[in-house]
Amino acid sequence: MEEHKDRLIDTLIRGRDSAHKLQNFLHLKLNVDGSVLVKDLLTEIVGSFSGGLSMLNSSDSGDICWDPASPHVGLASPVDLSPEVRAGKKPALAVKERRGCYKRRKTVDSRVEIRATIEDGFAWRKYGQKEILNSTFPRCYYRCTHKHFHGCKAAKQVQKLEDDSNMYHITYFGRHTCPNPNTLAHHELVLDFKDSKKHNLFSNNPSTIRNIQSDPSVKQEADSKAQSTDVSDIISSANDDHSSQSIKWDEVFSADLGSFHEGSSLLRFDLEDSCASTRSHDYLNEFFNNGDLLGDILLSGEFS
DNA sequence: TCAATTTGACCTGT
DNA sequence: ACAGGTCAAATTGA
Repeated sequence: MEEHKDRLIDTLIRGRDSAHKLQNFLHLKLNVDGSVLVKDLLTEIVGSFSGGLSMLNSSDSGDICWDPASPHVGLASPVDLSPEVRAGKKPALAVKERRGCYKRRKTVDSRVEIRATIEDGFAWRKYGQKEILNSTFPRCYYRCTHKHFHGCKAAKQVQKLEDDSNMYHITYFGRHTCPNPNTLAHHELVLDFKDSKKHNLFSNNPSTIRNIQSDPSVKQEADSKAQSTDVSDIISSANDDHSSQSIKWDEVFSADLGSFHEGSSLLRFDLEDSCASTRSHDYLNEFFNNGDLLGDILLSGEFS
């Protein structure tokens, strides 16, 4: 049953992420032709997956309940507010009513790790700290920063170990249903071009790229062959121009890559932001899914 | 100004 | 009744 649920969650995550990618891919075109309906539809699809995942995660306790962190849930409606509350006072009972009830998470679907650092690549928001009986160090409570945006139910508890090892006992609950920041934060792309031909696949990609570097040996080779419109020129001008160290994908990919190298060459892109990284990833995915070009470019980096 | 953290109160499970 | 998990107002910091 638990395995069944895991597979269902994985399937939902894949579906949602695919919808996200489609949404990102269509973003530019939507702006161009104003296909708002498609955009709304995609937003709804992504929302449906996220909502489903949230319900699945919250159903660990046996019932699908409301999200206690939701800004409006659990609050008395304006009509229900007492005069004291409306006046800004805080009567003792109002607090009780406002907080309502919440379910404690169960230890099922939890995993324990002993680590030297509490950093794990995800963005956590601390929501509580508690002194624990017979423990020197307090226990800290964290939930995913993207809880509200993505309905991510992941949470963790961190407590420093009693011994002098400076290690932390970390208990994780639930799983992240938000996009993995490890992927988003990976701002560097390394492209290995092999027998690349001139193409304009990325001509619509709006991502900007900074600090582009090429493999030194290849750059030298490229310099000797460089033509006025090839990639090395674009890279050089981007790196030389300190006032605007960014170029566009289309500038790179519409250049004559063939003159840049023969055999193999490397391009390293330090992307300006995680958003650009995500979009680049999406476009490169499309690139690799194109059978004609498959194998032309070897991509390295943390992309799934 | 806004987001993150702190911290005391509230709430639940045992 | 108590320990510990969660909430949310107050505080802090960028």
